[in-house]
Amino acid sequence: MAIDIPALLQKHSLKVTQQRLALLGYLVTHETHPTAEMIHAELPEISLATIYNTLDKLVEVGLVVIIEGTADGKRHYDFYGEPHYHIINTKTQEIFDANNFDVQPLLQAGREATGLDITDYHIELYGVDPDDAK
Amino acid sequence: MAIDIPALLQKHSLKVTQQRLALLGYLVTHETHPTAEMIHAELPEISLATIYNTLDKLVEVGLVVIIEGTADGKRHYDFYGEPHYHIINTKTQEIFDANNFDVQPLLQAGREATGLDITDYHIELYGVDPDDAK
DNA sequence: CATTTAATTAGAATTATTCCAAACAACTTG
DNA sequence: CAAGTTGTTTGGAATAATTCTAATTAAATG
Repeated sequence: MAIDIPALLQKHSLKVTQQRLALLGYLVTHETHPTAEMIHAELPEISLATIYNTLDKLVEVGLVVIIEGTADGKRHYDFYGEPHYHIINTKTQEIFDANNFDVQPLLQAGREATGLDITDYHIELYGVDPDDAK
Repeated sequence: MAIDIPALLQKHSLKVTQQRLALLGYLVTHETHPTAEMIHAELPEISLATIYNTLDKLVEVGLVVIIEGTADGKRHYDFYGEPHYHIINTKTQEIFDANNFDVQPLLQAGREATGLDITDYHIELYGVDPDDAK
């Protein structure tokens, strides 16, 4: 069953526009973790300003997450259908998604350390292929 | 026992310069998580170019970590004397350090998910004061 | 279908960060 | 410890990712 993009937008009180359908649809169907510029290259009919505006909105409602800390210094974006974290190959710059970890203990630790209600988290792991000649 | 800054630099094969002593000394002794600009305001005798150069070097050798994902969109820097993670109050933008969490299971999960040797990690939790009127 | 409200757009503006090439300072070696 | 080598510092210019602006257009509502 494919993801219902219009429903996703409506669920978050976002108007269903051609641009949002195209952009969110693109993120949903691609495993890449593109920058705004990369999305614009794939969807040139959407202006770059709208790419940024739309990404901001999608991040705001939690449908998309920003990945920072990549070697290129740019923001990368990722559809956030299910909670997950990121693993970056620092040699190839590939970004992988993973969800094989229960974050609850971490969130609990954060709460205990600060007394804050933890509302969100970003986890990036950095690694290299062990087979790469050193 | 105070931290021996020259030894820290030497341990990582970095020349011990006045600028590095001042900058690393500043980070070691302050709980703030400043941007390059903020450091420059505190240490105006060091040029901004050198602030950036030095921070880059310190990050490279692992003495300092970059905190990304703050609301101001700028990079914040933190002395990385002991492994820790960050918790950001999204209302006040305060950044807290915490180390009350064993990251080994997470690193192991990352390895299992990708086959990569995990060499580093960044964890940021985001939260709000539960007492804040909603 | 008329109205309201919000989204889109091109292009200008901003600004954090990087780059540059010259001057200088730290370490090394004899 | 003098001279040399190497790496560091610097002011300022350059870059480029992102944000802003004000005018146009499209989506939702009833």
